[in-house]
Amino acid sequence: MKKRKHRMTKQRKVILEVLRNTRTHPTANWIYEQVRKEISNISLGTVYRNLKLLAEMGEINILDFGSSYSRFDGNSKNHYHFTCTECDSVFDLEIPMDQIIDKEISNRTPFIVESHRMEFYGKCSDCQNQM
Amino acid sequence: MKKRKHRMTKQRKVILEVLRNTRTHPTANWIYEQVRKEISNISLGTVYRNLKLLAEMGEINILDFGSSYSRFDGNSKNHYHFTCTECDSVFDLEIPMDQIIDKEISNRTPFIVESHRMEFYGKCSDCQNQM
DNA sequence: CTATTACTAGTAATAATTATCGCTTAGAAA
DNA sequence: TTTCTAAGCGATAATTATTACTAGTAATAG
Repeated sequence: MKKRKHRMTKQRKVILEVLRNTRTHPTANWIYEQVRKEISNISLGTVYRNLKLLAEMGEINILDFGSSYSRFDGNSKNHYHFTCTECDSVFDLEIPMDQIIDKEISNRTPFIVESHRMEFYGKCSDCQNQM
Repeated sequence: MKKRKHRMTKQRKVILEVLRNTRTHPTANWIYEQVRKEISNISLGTVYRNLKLLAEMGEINILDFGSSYSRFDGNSKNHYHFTCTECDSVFDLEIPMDQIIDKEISNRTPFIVESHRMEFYGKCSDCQNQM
């Protein structure tokens, strides 16, 4: 809803360039080190700020678990989860794990897949009603 | 490979009980608060230590992204990832996103699913060769 | 060119998690 | 039961990824 003007600063441009020119999925610190080769006095805070902005702009993706702290699950057998993007609640899903897909990926790639995790995101019942 | 003797202390028992008796997926701090009702002087460090141990013992699951820092991806369109459990490298997978599954989950649950993420885990080529 | 305000570098603050340490205790063996 | 010892404990300090703050800088509209 808020319209925000974005400037294309040298810092932002170089950060995006670094990220576009690698096929790895680097950490903020790695990006910082690379960008320093171009802009030696850039600040790590600037890197974080721009990564966040670029993600909001839809230019890049941040791979984390969303929230900053771990969640613990008393159910030790593998199962899928649904996370509400509104209230951050996590629910178990009753649908069965797809075991076959691991083998399929193993066959189609040079990787040996041992397991997978699937996380669904959306709105839970409570948050749907409050809209 | 290392055989470790595990004792069933009161602290560990209560932590596991708390976690087994909830269907939420609590944070370490929430668990700490609950356990304090039983053992008022328990330390938060004890909670963390036991959660980690219980996970190693296969009693519970930790829901996080594995590593402690975020990874950033210059590719903004959704796709699946493979993470090597040996060297922590993250690779893009070329298999197409399954869009249909979101609707299926929406139909079968009270949730509105807007997106999902699937993460595969195993051994990458390099790490397979080093064994 | 000038005014506005997003942005930056540098640094301090925050917060989740882990490490340390001296004391305690679960559990095996005597 | 008593003894023994390493696993575990509480308290606290340390670590570390990330965010907040601030005074100065610079991108862009007019």
